[in-house]
Amino acid sequence: MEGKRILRLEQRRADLRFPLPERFAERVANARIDRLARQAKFLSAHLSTGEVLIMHLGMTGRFTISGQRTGDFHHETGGLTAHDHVIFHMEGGETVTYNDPRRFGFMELWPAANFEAYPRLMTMGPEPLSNGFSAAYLDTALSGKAAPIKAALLDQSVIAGLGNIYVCEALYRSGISPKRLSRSVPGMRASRLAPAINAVIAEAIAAGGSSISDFAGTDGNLGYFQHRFDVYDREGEPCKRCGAVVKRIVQSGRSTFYCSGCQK
DNA sequence: GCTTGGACCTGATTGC
DNA sequence: TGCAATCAGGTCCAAG
Repeated sequence: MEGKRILRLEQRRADLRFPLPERFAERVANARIDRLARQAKFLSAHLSTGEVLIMHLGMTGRFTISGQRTGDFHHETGGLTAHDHVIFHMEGGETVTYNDPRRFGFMELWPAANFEAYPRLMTMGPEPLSNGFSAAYLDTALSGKAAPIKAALLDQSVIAGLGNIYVCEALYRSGISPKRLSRSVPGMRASRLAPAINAVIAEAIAAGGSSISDFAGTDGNLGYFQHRFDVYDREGEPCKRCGAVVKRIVQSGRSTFYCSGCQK
């Protein structure tokens, strides 16, 4: 999409999680996408019109590219399905279709001149693979926090871009109990946790993501990282490290999988 | 100010 | 087989 114009936007419903932008199709028609970027779980398309199209996939959103060309990022599709909500008809003949059964995703238009003030990104913590993230950063961010470390790592203002799966996996790798209070993590534990977070994210990206039911890449292919989970969705199975049984608990309304034998 | 739990919505799975 | 209950990868907001 980068460098190309959106010839036409096809909007098939008024809202996703939030209402789609007013006069959405009109505002993006013929706009060139000057830059396509990602911050945390947010995608941003900087348009030649002076606006930024900000997009989030929620839990079940996906983009699929199809069209005239063939290659790694293209595949042929049949007709539109019930959950194809927004279709970008691009210069060059390709279409980029946003599909989202649960509609937890969203799209917003925001002035580029004021992009830094976009509220949903203003409070974001550092990216796991950025220079701003380190064990020393975790020491500062977690000290004094009363919430369980599992909840703190899901908090995007502490660290950006970690979801439920990768928090469970990173805590397992670093041998830290998800129930441990955040303020007891700084020090030795944080020095194990920071590299574990880096490794899980880097490996998941290399594996093409995690496909449990909905996720697929833009070529329609599934991710492979789900085959490498150590604890996530392995309730009742033996821990790969110590043999104890993997448990499932609910924290802040989300499933947590962990090994009670070797996560302390 | 921090933390938790409910809400948003649909589809797949599980249990009766 | 059919129905109801439960659960799911994220984020926001009200209430405690």
